[in-house]
Amino acid sequence: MNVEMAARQLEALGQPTRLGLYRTLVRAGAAGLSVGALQEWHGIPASTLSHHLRRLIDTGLVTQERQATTLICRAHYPSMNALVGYLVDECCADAGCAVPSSETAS
Amino acid sequence: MNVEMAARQLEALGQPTRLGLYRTLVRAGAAGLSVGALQEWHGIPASTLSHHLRRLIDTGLVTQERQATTLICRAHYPSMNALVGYLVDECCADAGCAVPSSETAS
DNA sequence: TGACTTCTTCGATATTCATCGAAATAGGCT
DNA sequence: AGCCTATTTCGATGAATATCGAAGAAGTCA
Repeated sequence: MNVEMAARQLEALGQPTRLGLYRTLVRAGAAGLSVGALQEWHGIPASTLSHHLRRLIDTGLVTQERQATTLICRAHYPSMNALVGYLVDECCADAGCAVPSSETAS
Repeated sequence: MNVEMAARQLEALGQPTRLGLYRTLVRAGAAGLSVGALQEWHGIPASTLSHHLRRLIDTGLVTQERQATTLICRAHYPSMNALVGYLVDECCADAGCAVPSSETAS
């Protein structure tokens, strides 16, 4: 995980619609959700949805699997874990960021 | 922390220049860095830097403190912790995402 | 094959973003 | 006051983004 990749994933999640989609997929769990189900759930046009899903898939945050004519989408947890790990790592790298919630009493 | 705020912070970090700036500030630790130091370190025009810093400050990820004529910037760890907490929370909310630290052993 | 379902790609448009130099502001020193 | 340093705001421009309907693939089933 480098800065470029992390930025791409953060940007992908940094959009209310996409973050909402990802949230829905996470809550759907291992079963995942079809594109159509996501569309119905969020009430957005299919083309817009497809555009956003593409972004999430390109960054590895979401995976797709075909089941007959429907495409099942699933949140890809390892990617999210790597991203969170990167953020935490950066946050606690050199700084003594034990975060005792008492240091930054501004 | 709601979806809107999380998306705003993620979007702020989802830009290579800004993520790099934040990274630098995190590594600077509690001492922080002046805007001028950041400018010299990253080699970007002052106006561009100011624009990006504004974004980070507006989302609460970075704080500024005046010291004479210079402005000291510091990473605001609680904000990052809240953001990471939100992501982890969403990830582990309903899904059985226990993530026993054996899946992505970085 | 032909029809049907599901999803993506194709334009097209309005909005936002990143970038920069020049000018303006904030604060302090002599 | 006058000057100097440090930083922001202004104005402008090119690029990227979000959005949508219509048309095009991909796949399945009768």
